Amino acid sequence: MEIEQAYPYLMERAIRQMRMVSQQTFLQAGVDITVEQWVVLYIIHDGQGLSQVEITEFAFKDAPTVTRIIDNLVKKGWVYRQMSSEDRRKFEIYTTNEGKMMVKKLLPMVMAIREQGIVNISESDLRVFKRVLGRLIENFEK
Amino acid sequence: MEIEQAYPYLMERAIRQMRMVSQQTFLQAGVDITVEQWVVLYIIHDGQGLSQVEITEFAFKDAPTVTRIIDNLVKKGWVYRQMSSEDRRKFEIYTTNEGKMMVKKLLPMVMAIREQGIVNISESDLRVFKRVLGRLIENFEK
DNA sequence: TAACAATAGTTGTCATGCTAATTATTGTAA
DNA sequence: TTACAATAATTAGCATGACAACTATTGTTA
Repeated sequence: MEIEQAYPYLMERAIRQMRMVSQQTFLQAGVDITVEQWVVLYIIHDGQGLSQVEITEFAFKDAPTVTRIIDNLVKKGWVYRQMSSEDRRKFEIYTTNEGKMMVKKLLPMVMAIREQGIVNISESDLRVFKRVLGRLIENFEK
Repeated sequence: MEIEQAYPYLMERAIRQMRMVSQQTFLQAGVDITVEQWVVLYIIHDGQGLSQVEITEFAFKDAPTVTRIIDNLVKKGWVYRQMSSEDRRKFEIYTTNEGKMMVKKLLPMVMAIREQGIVNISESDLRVFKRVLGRLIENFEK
């Protein structure tokens, strides 16, 4: 089928498979976390005190999605909201100690998966790959 | 933020933006269809008489998702299920005339979006891009 | 042939993604 | 200062994606 050669199809498929591998890895490590929760947890961990809007921008997700993911991270005890003192519409989001431990535990796995993906791909091909991705993003920006 | 340079992040972002552009295009054309519905409709149109399992494989989606997308396509009158005569567990899925018209209307738009994405990307870079995607898919297969 | 395994499709549950609408707060301009 | 616009976050509704459980049918094997 012709669609299987189209680049959007290949991208969807690669992403989906990577997501499945990640999810399986988290499961086998006995950690109950989704890939999306991981992404947001990592951003919060890296940013400490970001507002939800800022997290929204980094994660490239929309506000309602980020609200709910943070709700779930709070339920799991990995993250907490603190009312901003300057702007009462805002929260500052931080990781708890458990959240930090979770990042420390999962980050090596995530890095390993990322490496697994690019096995047998040359440095120069990877550079081209990233450049094309950047161009695609630009081309769809307007 | 370091995560923004990682290839999985760039891939997610490129896909998401492309999806948004597609959705906007469909909306402006006055067609009420999601990108996922488009993918499945196109596969059905191209395959005529495929079973849902086969569609599942082509679309790289899972069975419940395909069931529900087909439900929606049936509701919109673009597709119908016909019980298979050899195997009563199966349906054969076909496009209606309206479905065919819809494909004829949308396909040029989809192709144009695909072209828009790769503007200013050389032939050779695009070849490398696809090769890397194929390798990624392989690397995450096991 | 009878019991069991495998397959095709559906349904339910939960999480995510998108859109629109809502609340609370802050910024701005007459 | 008051009225209005903009911003931050939430809520609700719908579609999709992943997973588990289920029904109906077909295949296989003792």
